[in-house]
Amino acid sequence: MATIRDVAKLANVSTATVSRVLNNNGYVNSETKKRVNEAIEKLQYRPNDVARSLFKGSSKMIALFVPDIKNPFFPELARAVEDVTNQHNYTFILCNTDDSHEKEVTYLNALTQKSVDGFIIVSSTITEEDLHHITSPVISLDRKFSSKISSVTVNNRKGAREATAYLQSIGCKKIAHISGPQTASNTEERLKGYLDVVEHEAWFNSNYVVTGDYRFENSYEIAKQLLTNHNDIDGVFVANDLMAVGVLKAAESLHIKIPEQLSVIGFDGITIGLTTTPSLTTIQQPIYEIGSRAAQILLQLIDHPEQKVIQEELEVTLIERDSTKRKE
Amino acid sequence: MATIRDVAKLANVSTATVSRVLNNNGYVNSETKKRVNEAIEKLQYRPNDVARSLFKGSSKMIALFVPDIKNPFFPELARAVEDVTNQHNYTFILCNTDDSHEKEVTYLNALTQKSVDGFIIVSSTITEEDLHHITSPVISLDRKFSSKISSVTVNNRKGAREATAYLQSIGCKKIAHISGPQTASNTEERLKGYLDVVEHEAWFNSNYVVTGDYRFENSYEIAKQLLTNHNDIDGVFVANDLMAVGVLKAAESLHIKIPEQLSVIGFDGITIGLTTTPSLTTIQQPIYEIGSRAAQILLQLIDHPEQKVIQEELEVTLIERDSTKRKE
DNA sequence: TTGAAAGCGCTAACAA
DNA sequence: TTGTTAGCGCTTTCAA
Repeated sequence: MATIRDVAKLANVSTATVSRVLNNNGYVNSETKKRVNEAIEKLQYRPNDVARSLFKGSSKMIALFVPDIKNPFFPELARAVEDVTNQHNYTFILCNTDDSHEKEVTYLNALTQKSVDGFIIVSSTITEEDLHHITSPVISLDRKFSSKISSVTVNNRKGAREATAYLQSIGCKKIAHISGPQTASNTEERLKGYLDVVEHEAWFNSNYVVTGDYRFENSYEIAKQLLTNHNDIDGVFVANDLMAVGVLKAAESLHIKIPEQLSVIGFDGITIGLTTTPSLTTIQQPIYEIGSRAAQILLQLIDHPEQKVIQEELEVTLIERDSTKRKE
Repeated sequence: MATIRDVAKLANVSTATVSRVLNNNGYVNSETKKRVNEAIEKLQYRPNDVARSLFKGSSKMIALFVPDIKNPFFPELARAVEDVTNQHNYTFILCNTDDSHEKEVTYLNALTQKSVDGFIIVSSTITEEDLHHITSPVISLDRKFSSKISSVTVNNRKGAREATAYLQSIGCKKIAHISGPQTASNTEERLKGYLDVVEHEAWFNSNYVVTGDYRFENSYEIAKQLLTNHNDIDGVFVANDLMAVGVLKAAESLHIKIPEQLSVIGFDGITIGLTTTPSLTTIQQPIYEIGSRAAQILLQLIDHPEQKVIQEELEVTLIERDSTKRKE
C-alpha cells in the first residue's frame, strides 16, 4: 500500500501539501494540486483510515445493538441504520446482545476502545449508569432510559389500546393478552394499553394475561394452554407479531377457526404477517423510519455534541387483515 | 481517556514496560507488574485499539457482505458469523450489497482502508479480478468464484435433484420449477438439479420453468399465472422458501388445495416454513453452520496467510412437512 | 502557497 | 529486567 509519503515524493511536495489536497482544505496552487492528484492516481493511493482515526480520535463507525438479528423485527431496523450510516460514509457495526447486560457492557467497552463514534441501542437492561463513562453519543430505541438520553420510540401504550379497542369494536367479548417478557422494554406499555381498555370489564381477571418471550415456539405452547383453559376467549391481543403467529398455529392445532371463533391481533407489522393463513391483523410500527431517524439523529449528535437530548415519538397504524373479523 | 503514558508515569516505569504487562510478553518483574496493574486499575485505563491497529496494520475486524439482511436467510448466517467473530475478539461489520457490484467494490475499498482483516462474501457479481488488490483473506459463500478463493458451499444441484425426485416419489406427474434470479449464484445449480430429474420426461417442456427473484411478492404473482396457465401441474419445486411461501399463498387464492391437489417444496429451511399453513416441505441448508464454518476458516486464514485455499461443501437435508403429500 | 516538525497512542528493536 | 527510541500514516500548527 502506498502511503502519503510515497505520493509526496512522487509529486515533489511535502506530505502536508498532499494532505491538503486530500482534504480539500488550506491553500494549494492548482498546478501542484494537479501534480499531487496525478501521483495519487499513478500510485493508486488510498489514505489509511486507521491513521486518520488515531489522529482525529474518531473512527467514522457507528454501532447498533439489537437483542437478536434473527428476530425478524430487527433486520429492517438494521437495514435502515446501515443505509443512513452508509450515505454519510460511516461504517456499520452490528452487535447481537441476547438481552444480556454483560454482553452489552462488553461491547460498549470494546467499541469505545475502537473509537466508535456513536451507539444506537435497543436494550432493556442498559442504564444511565452504564453509559456514564461513554463519551460518544447514544440513542435508544423502543424505550427511554432516562430524560437525558436521546431516543426514538413509538407510543406502545396507545397502540395497545387501539388494538384492544379494535377487538372490542368488532364484537369480541372476552379478550386475552399475551405479553412480552418482563425483561423487554416495551412489554409493560403494551400491557398497560391493554389493561386501560379491559381492566374494568366485568369478566376481566388476571388469568386472561399470560407472559410470553416474544418468540414463536413458546407462544405456540402457551397459547394452546390458554385457549384450552379458557374456551370463552374470542379475541387475543398479542404483544408482537411473532407470538401472534404462534397463536394462529395454536388455534389451528386446536381446530379453533380464525377469525370466525377467535380474532387475533399482533403488534409490529413485520412481513411474516402477510404470509400466514389467515394473514395477520396488526399494529404496524414504522420500522424502517425508526431506524433511519435514529441514525440521522445520532449523526447529528456526533456532529454537534453540544446539542441537547432529542426524543422523538412516531405513530403506529392499525392494519386490518384476515385474522380478525367483524361479528355480524 | 488515560493513555499508556499516564499509566507509565503513575507506576513509575516506561511505556514499554506497561506495554509488556498489557500484552503479557517479555520479562517483567512481578513487583513492577503489580504496580503497573494497580495504576491501570486506578486510572481505569483501556488501551486504544486504533493506535494498536495502526501499528499492527490490522484492525481485528471482519466484514460480512450479504445481498440484503431483510431476506430471512441471512440473519441466521450473520448471527453465526458474529458469534464466532466475537469469540475471537473480532468486531463484526455487516454490509448489505443489494447485489450491486458497485456497492460491493465500494465496500471492499472502504473497508480495506480501515484495515479490516478479512471478508466473508455472499455475492454473485464479485470476480477474482475485483479481489486482486485486496490483501486480506476472502471467503465466499454459496458459490465458488474460482479455485483460488476459499469457500463454504452446499451441493445445490444435488439438493435440487433430491427435491424434484421426492416430488416424483410421492406421485407428482407434472412438476414445475420456480427458479431464482439469473443474477444469483446458486440459481443455476438448482435449476440443473431439477432438469437432471425431469428433462427427459415426456411431458416436460420449458414452460414448466419460470424465473422469480427470490422474493415473496413476485413469486405470488408468477405462481398465480403459472398455475392458471397449467392446471395440470401437481408439484412445484421452488428455488427458495420465501418464493415457496408465495406459491402457497397463490394456490390459496386460486382455491387449489395443498397438498391434496398440489405439492410444494422449497429450499433453505428458514423458520418461516414452520409458520405457514400448511407448513412447508423443504431442502434444509445448515445455515448457522455455513456461517460459523466460514468465519472459522477465515480466522484461520488470517492467522496463517501462507495456508492455501480451503473449500468445504456441507450437506443439505430434506425436511418433510405438510405442503407435500404422498398420493394414494 | 508550501514545508518542517510535532504528535495522535501504541509496540518492538535495541541497548543498558 | 527495564528504558530509550523510532515509527505505524496521518493532520495541523507554525514558520517561512
